[in-house]
Amino acid sequence: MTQNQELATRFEELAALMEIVGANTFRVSAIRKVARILEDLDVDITTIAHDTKELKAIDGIGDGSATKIQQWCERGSFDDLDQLREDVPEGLIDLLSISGLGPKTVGRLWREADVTDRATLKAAIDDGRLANLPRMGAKTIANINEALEFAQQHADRTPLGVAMPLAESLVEQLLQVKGVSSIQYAGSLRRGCETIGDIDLLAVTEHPEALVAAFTDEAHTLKVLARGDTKASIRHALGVQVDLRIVEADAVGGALLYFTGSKEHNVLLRERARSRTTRLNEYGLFPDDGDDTPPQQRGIAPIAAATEDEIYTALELPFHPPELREARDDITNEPADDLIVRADIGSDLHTHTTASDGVLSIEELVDEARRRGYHTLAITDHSPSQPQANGLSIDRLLKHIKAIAQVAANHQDICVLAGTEVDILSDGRLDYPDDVLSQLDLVVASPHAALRQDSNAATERLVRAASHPLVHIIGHPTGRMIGRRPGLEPNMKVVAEAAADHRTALEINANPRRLDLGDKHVRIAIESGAMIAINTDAHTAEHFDFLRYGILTGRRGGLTAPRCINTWANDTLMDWLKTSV
DNA sequence: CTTCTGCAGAAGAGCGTGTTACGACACGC
Repeated sequence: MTQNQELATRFEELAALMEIVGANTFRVSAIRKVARILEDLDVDITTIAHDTKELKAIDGIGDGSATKIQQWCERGSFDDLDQLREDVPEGLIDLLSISGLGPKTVGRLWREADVTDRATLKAAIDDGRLANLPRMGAKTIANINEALEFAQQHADRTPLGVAMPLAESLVEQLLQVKGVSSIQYAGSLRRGCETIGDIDLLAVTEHPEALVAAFTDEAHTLKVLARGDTKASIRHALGVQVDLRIVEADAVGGALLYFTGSKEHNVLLRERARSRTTRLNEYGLFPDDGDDTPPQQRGIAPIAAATEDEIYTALELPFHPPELREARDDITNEPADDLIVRADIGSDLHTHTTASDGVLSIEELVDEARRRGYHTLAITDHSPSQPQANGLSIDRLLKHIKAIAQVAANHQDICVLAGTEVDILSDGRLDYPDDVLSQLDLVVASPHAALRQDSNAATERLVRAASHPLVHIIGHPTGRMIGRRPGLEPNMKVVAEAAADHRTALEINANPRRLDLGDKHVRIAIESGAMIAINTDAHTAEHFDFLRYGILTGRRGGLTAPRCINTWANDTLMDWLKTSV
């Protein structure tokens, strides 16, 4: 973990502990805000911590947080955190992640029933201690018990690659229900986050009862959590919670905006609304007449509600695509208007055949690429250091180049490039000699082993590879696997600057288990002037469809079409391949 | 805890749903 992330985690921990002991909610959210700032900060916090003025110049960091940051940099912890860690059992923080348990309840369970972690919670349920507490009825206890069991069996977040196909199939099924005129997913899924907490579906229908019934009866429903007139929630067999909200057609924009989030973006929008004597809620933007009763309940007509665009316009803000609603920039900043879209992509430059560990032949890969309308496809099998992936020896590679050339000769409508995914060894050297690499049209260089080396070594390793004159693309630069391993933690700014200097592209590997570069790295890479590639690393035909995840990640990082080499026409691409330095 | 307006003190997003006890509270987004 980088220093900034490490410290951000400490601030998150502090916020959770403060909540449990019942601190003022605004103090808690101020601490959470600092955690977010630290995560997004593009300079190493330890390098500026000594300068109190510079720290406090960051919006959201004041006296209190500056002191905490400085203490942490000096001794790896800070007073307020130490004190709360002493007072509060650490297992309680974990309980907050269990659905239905919030800070108030967890605090009570601890003070009134000696609950300190999952095990003691389970014991307190089983021996009936919980039932003795006020406001702990049979239903509440049963819900906690089920949520606890569910949490033991499932990860608390679902990978994008699982959630999106599931959401799409639910949308398709529910569209068949009589009376449904529209249904779409919102939430972190629509924003293209790499993992999803739960799936939010937003529907317009003439028969809400029928839709709620169809939704809660869905064959893969494990449990119905809520079932109202306008809202229902289920736990799906795949381990995800799915929420359905039914809204009026003329308020879809307000609802979509609200349920898409992020929460922080919503707060900014609502603050903006308030500063203009209006109020924004999930029913739209309303005039603020000082009456506390929600305006839609008093028959007040909204200023804007039907579309998101209308609401942004009424707030005199630029439209923000869902992927850019993370509150990372000033909300009045105009997002790029040429943010990359799927239709921009004309090539896939990282794919595998049966020669290494893919399941398709060269010809079959070409068919898949043609079907998607690509003008260029690069075949990039593994190098010898990946014996488990059947990496190609030099001899096999040379023969493979000829085989690729033969297939290429049979296709006039697509340019098929002979390439490699050559291993970046732990010291930054490559797994093939230069005289072999120089015979290839395209070289993707990727780290596969030694993914736990320290940050400095990782930076040097990637800089060396990015600076190699024969390397065109650094494939999945960190080697991370989401939810499984963190991968390399290089100083991405330094790597990206080297890549920019040598006109080497950094890949967004679109495999949803990787998404590597991740959105934050994409942003750093772009700010450093590096070019980006979006490749699927396809090993099967279905993998070509991973492209969408790569696009979402690119958009979250602010990637515009011209910056992405896969949007270039074939001749531009070929010029670049030949003149890389 | 931080920011902002005015230098000390206020303000900080807003709502539906479920549970429990019939108005209040906690939760989650």
